[in-house]
Amino acid sequence: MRGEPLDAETIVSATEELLRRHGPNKTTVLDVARQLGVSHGSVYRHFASKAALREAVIRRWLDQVRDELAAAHDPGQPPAERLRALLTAMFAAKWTKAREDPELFATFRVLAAEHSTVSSGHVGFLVAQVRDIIVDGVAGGDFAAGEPDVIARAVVNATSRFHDPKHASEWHSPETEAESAAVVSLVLDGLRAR
Amino acid sequence: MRGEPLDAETIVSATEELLRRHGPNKTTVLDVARQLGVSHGSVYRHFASKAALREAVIRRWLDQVRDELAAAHDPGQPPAERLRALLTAMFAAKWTKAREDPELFATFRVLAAEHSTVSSGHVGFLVAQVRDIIVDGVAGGDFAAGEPDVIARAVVNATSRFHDPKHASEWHSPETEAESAAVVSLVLDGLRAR
DNA sequence: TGGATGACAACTATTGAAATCTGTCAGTAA
DNA sequence: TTACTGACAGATTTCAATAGTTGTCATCCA
Repeated sequence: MRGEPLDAETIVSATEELLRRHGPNKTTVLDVARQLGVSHGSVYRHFASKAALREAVIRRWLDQVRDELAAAHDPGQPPAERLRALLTAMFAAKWTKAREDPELFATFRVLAAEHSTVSSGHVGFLVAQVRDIIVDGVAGGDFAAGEPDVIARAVVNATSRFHDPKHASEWHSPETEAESAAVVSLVLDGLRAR
Repeated sequence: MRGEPLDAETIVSATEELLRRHGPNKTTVLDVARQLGVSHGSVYRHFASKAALREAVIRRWLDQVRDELAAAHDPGQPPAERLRALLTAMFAAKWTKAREDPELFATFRVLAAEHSTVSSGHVGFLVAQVRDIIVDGVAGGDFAAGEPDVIARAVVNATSRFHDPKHASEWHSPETEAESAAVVSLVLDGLRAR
């Protein structure tokens, strides 16, 4: 019926567009199909459910955040500075998304509450990044020894207020940046070898 | 009309009872008045609005948490142990309330979102408690020097995941206790003089 | 034959009218 | 005078009927 072949990527893009414009409650599978000029049955050929479609949007969005974090990575720096940079970059990425894409961010929060798999996978990636830096830091004598996995998770938990979407409403406050810096410094002091 | 005089305390107790039994959405001022055998106009003699009444319930409830924390206070211990005890006691108090009084806790979350005054007052009290211990610790050479207010707030922020009602849904997880202990240890290491 | 369609049942959201609630206040009664 | 009442207007909630959505699948067609 149409020239271009309908693929998953096209559907995800159209869905993201609609989510951004109309928000999660006003974006139906029927809307997505209309936007693409196909029947909604065709969308279900590519995604098993509405939830799966939304999940695909969120997943792509989180992958983008992940790539931004990877880009902020500078192996030349000492571990403490690398960790500070990683955490700061993550906060900035989340804060920016929450400010600039509020509709998509709302969708993310809804979905993160429903299917915790996607977001816990994201947290897992983050913990792994932190863990790698801690392992390096311990090996180089910069950080005190300990269980890297436990400590990495403690670092992520201690900074929840600045990256967990549950706290998004607090990120507008002008003190947020200073408070996050204070927590990061406290955490880094806690990691350092004595 | 009735033997006993109607006072604010009696109204708050009746309201708390109904909130606990029926939850925040099903508890009206009319219900409270009915429970007390008075007209709802009498309730408005003591509280300017439904919101003010709810606030009074929450306030009394938070005061109770505050007293529990004060009771857990042992000046004989070293500052690090006092801080650990304070934080642990606060986590336990919140977790218990969330588990045993889910209806009231839901009310608290609703109200904390509406009027942030009450809960930020509570956080302020908590920051002050932490600050006092830090000042003692710095004076005694146990903790590294720094701005006590900034550091105290950082400690409270770093432990948000374990005391902020926004995270209540995560407190059911069996790992919560171990994770909170890891964060507290990390924070205490960050405070210690080197 | 693989991709797309649209009718369909089951479920969820929207709507608007009726019921209930909030907050006020003139009036009652002790 | 003081605590309380109950009628009231305006706001909110409830409920049932209606409309729209989700997900399936027999059918179509290039």
